[in-house]
Amino acid sequence: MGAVKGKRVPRAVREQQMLDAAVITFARHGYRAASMDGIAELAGVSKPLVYLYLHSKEELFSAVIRREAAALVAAVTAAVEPHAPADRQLWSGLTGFFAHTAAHPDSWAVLHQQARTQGEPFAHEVAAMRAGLVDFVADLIGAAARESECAADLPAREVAGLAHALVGAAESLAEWANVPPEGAGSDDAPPADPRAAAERTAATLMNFAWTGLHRMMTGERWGPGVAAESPGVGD
Amino acid sequence: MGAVKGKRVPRAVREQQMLDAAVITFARHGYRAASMDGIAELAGVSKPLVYLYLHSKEELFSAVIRREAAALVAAVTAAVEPHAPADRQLWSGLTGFFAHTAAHPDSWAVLHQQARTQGEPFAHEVAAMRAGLVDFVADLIGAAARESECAADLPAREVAGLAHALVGAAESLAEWANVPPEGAGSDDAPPADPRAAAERTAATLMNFAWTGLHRMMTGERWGPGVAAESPGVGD
Amino acid sequence: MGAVKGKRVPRAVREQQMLDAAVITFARHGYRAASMDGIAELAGVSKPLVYLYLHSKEELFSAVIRREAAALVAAVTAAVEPHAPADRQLWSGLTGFFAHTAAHPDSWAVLHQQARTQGEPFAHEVAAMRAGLVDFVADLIGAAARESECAADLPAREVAGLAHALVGAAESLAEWANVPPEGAGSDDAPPADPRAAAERTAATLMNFAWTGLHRMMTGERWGPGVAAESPGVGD
Amino acid sequence: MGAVKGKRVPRAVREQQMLDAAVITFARHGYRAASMDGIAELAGVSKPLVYLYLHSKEELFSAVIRREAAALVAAVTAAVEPHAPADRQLWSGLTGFFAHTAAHPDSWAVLHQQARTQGEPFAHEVAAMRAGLVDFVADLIGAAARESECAADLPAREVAGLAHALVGAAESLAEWANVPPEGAGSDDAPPADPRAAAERTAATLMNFAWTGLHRMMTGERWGPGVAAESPGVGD
DNA sequence: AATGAATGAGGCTTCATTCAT
DNA sequence: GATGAATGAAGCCTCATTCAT
Repeated sequence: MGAVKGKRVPRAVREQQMLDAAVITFARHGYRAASMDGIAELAGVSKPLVYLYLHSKEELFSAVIRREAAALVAAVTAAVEPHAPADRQLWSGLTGFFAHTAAHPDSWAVLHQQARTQGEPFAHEVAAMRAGLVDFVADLIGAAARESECAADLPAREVAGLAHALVGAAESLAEWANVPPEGAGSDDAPPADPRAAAERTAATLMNFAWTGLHRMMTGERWGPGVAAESPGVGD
Repeated sequence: MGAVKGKRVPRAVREQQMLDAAVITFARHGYRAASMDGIAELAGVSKPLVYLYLHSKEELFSAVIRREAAALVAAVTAAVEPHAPADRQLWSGLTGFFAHTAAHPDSWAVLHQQARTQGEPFAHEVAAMRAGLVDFVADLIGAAARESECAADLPAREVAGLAHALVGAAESLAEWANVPPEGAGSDDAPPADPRAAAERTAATLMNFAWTGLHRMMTGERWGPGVAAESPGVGD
Repeated sequence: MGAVKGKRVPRAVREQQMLDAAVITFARHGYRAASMDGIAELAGVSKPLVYLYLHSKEELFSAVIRREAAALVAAVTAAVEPHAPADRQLWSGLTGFFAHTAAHPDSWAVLHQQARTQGEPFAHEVAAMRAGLVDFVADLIGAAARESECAADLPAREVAGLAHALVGAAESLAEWANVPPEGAGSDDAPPADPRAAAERTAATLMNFAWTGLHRMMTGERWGPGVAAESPGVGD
Repeated sequence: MGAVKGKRVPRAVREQQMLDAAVITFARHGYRAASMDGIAELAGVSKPLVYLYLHSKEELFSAVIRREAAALVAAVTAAVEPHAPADRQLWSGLTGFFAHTAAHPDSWAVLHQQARTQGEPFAHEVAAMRAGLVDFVADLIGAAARESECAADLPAREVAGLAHALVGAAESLAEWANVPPEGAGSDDAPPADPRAAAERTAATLMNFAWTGLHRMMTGERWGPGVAAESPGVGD
């Protein structure tokens, strides 16, 4: 990793090096296919040291999940502007989310792809973090509904569904945004400004979802039969 | 599987039995953790027969992915109403999608969770199928834009982003919809009408996304700064 | 082992070969120090086959203990003369015991030395067998007491203690009898007649113990203080 | 152990602490399963210190064996009454033996169960100690024979066999006496007087063996065929 | 006098895969 | 068409042991 291979490193530092190596290895190979040998080698230490500090593959993976989940939540939390209107808060949080996932793709891959597909010890941990984000979004939707005059009556389960859809859309966009547009060569163009890219992706999602949410709050609904005379596409 | 253990079964049937067993096993344990022993046992045949017909674990997994991807695409394709307006087409396709994933959760788990997390031979195959769905959605968005009078100029990459967001939201909802609402007991309520549930989920997503898309096509945009005086939440 | 290294051997035969190899290896190295590699090699098979049939080191050791304990009990049981007087029955059983342990020293080492020193799954199994033998001896002592006219009243716990002492003495003699008398060269003398040796050892033990038992049944006791005027050695 | 974790302890004391910890650990887990980590932790010191003082696991085990063997021999030696008759000497030595093994069960377990089952460096050391005890017993038997008038002609090998049988019986009784009689609850009865228990066990053994020995010295023999008309049980 | 940091070696176990029938 | 018998390779984990301070 970054640090020199040198010896006699304090435990706290070594542990972080091991977790760094584990994030990369788990992200690229998956939990089962990743080997403790590979992780140790990438971390620049011997395998027994990994076991001395992290105890087992399972605990190592858990530690990785916890560290990366906490980092993601911290990034989103730090990005929201606390006193802005609800839509602006959502946008800034999404920007933090896209910026973090773009800056740490392996971390995101571990959380989103690997942890969720390995049975119960792990899926639960990342589900808890995700539930926190979904709740955060649901609260913002609720707040927006209250800010809006015509709020009325969004039932809780519908709000939850919307929040799930929005988070799912964000996750999908995060993956898509991390991939070069078309058939990009090895180093086609420098990533330009990652911050601006994150903001643009967040805006795309807000465009996609927010006005729809706003309509819903005013009581309008899309329906299969009413498409023709409603504010459907063809009007 | 269901068939009696009996012998002398024609090859085509045996292959389907093996693929059925493989879908279940891969879905529940993941590609690496699934064992050929387990699959053979679940299929009711001996391991050498699995190798005789499917050649290797890798080819078996590929065959599973291809069969299940084709089934999903077929379900969605069969569900769209060809001559309806674009929004109605999208809704009906989504309904087919949600109905199929709800009816075949293991199949969906293999495609969505397992295949995408196992390095290259497999991620590519499911990505191709997904790209097909995304293109289909993008085409509908484009069609809607053309149906709409004020269409103007949705740039291709923006359309692609929207399609990705919508597909991502659908995938997220598919997972969410397959889980009982809260703390459901063992056999709380019978699944009611699965078809109706799929239609409802599809409508939720249309509500969430479609009006936003419609706005975009008319040139309106959400923006971080304009929130206050725009059709933001608080107006 | 004895069998030709040849391949394609039926499972039952292979299992016995593996158990044979395991007896030797466990006897000479102990449970922990014995390696599954070594056992597999000695059995002339690959390690996975050992695991396929015996499942784990622990189960393998258990299987060894059960097989060898059953063989020992069978040898003793077959040796007793059912309708003889109690002392003669005991002598013939002891003869069977000494003959078996002399003929199968590794088997005896596994039971007596290794199984008893490895925590609970194993110690229990061999303790059960030993308890059976002790009970058998205790029954013979009881029978002898009943046969004797002056039997009176040997309390149960004392009988149990005597039986334990006798079995312990037999075990100790078994070990001792298997060792060449003094500094015997590699192949000093042919083992002579093993049957006769077992009978002689059994007679030694009977001499040592039986008359003492007889005295006890008549109510006589040795005591620390009465040594002088009792039938002690010095009279 | 008992000592406070404190630092700067003189070497001699530290070594005893380490040996104490090693006795316990080896007795409960066996030589191979005991880990130097566990011993060091139980001793309250770091592993390098154990190596500094005891050099290796092998030397540590040897040191344990030597210390515990010496302690057992010292206990037996101290217990014999030098100028008493041979039978009384034997009884008092046995009393010392049973008292020591009951008071230090881990020590006895290391000597009797563990050391003898770990190949050559160790089995030899404990065998030497045991040989000393056997010789001591053999000498007493010889002395008794000389004290007795009709001594005549006990051949050396027969004396050795008797001594072995007696020691084996004593060892077996030591194990048995350390176990609560039947299904004893957690704290059934306080151990009562351990000294008296040891004396009782010794008397049981003397009862069992001594009169037999006495008979032998007078030339009487038990034999398989003569059981009926001899001083057998049934007369 | 004492320890935190580190490792080479080896053991148990499992798996994908093939051969001979 | 189908299978019982068998294995090379590799992974997780632990341990006795040493070095630098």
